[in-house]
Amino acid sequence: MEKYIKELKAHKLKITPQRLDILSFLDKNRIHPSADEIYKAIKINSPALSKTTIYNNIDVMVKNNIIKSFRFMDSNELRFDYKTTEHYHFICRKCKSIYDVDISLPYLEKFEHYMHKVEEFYGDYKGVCENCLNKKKLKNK
Amino acid sequence: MEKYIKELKAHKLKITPQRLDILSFLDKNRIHPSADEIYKAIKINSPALSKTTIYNNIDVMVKNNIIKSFRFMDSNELRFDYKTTEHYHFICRKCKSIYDVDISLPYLEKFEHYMHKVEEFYGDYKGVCENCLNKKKLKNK
DNA sequence: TCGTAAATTGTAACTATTACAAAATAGATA
DNA sequence: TATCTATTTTGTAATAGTTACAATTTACGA
Repeated sequence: MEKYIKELKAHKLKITPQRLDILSFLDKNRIHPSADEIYKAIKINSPALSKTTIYNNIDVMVKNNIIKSFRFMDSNELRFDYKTTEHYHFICRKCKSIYDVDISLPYLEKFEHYMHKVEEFYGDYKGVCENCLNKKKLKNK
Repeated sequence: MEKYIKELKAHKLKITPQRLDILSFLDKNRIHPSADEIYKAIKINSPALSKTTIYNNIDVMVKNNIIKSFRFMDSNELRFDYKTTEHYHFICRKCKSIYDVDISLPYLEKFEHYMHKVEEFYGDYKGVCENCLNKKKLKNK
């Protein structure tokens, strides 16, 4: 908990139970949750929680680079990650698993050729994951 | 126009003026428009057009791979492209220009290492584009 | 402990999209 | 070519995700 307080203080943000709940939830549940999922999870133990609080805080924490927001290419809801290194997501269309794919540096280098200065990037990939591919192979035997 | 008719027929879709309008607009305006932008543009010459028609047809054409849909990482609206090769987008945070970045093959190869079968991919990049970087250099001189 | 700026809450509004039913139409068939 | 029917179009209403706003509460520096 101390770690989240430090993080908030470093950005001159007030320490509120709601903010600590959100940070703790995101840190302990690396499941790329939506705002609604965060809301529902925290509301269980803090029934007075308002959804606006979730949105407000998510917003301020994203702006302060404490957490990251992104969306999957075929979804209309934002999703959130506790501060992580840059990565892509691979989504299996069969089992819906989400794999984090660390892919940062080589891609950024590639972009230098375009002479644009890349500051942020985001990507996601869809297909069939290793597990599902193997299941299919077994069936075919 | 003949080309759009062929395209629709190839997928056993009925030829309607609305569909031809959408295809023609997307083909001639490579501006990654949103559903609303497509709607407004076509409605000028076809005032009876309904927004539902846009959504219905966009949907059916995406499913038939006639057009592509995607969204920018920080936007909540879908955007559409006339059939193109796979590419990423680079968005300049200063001038808001969108650059198409052809980046397909090397990345897919890279993914083979993960043993997942990649079928679709999507990515976008944000930063400062070449033009805006050059402008800044001139100013500093 | 107090005062104030900031945070929280609940409600209402807004935007993008989807659901649905009635009317219109494309295009196959006679 | 006229007719028939499944498909498409339209308009309206509903929904999901998010944002705006005003009243109340709270964090925290003085």
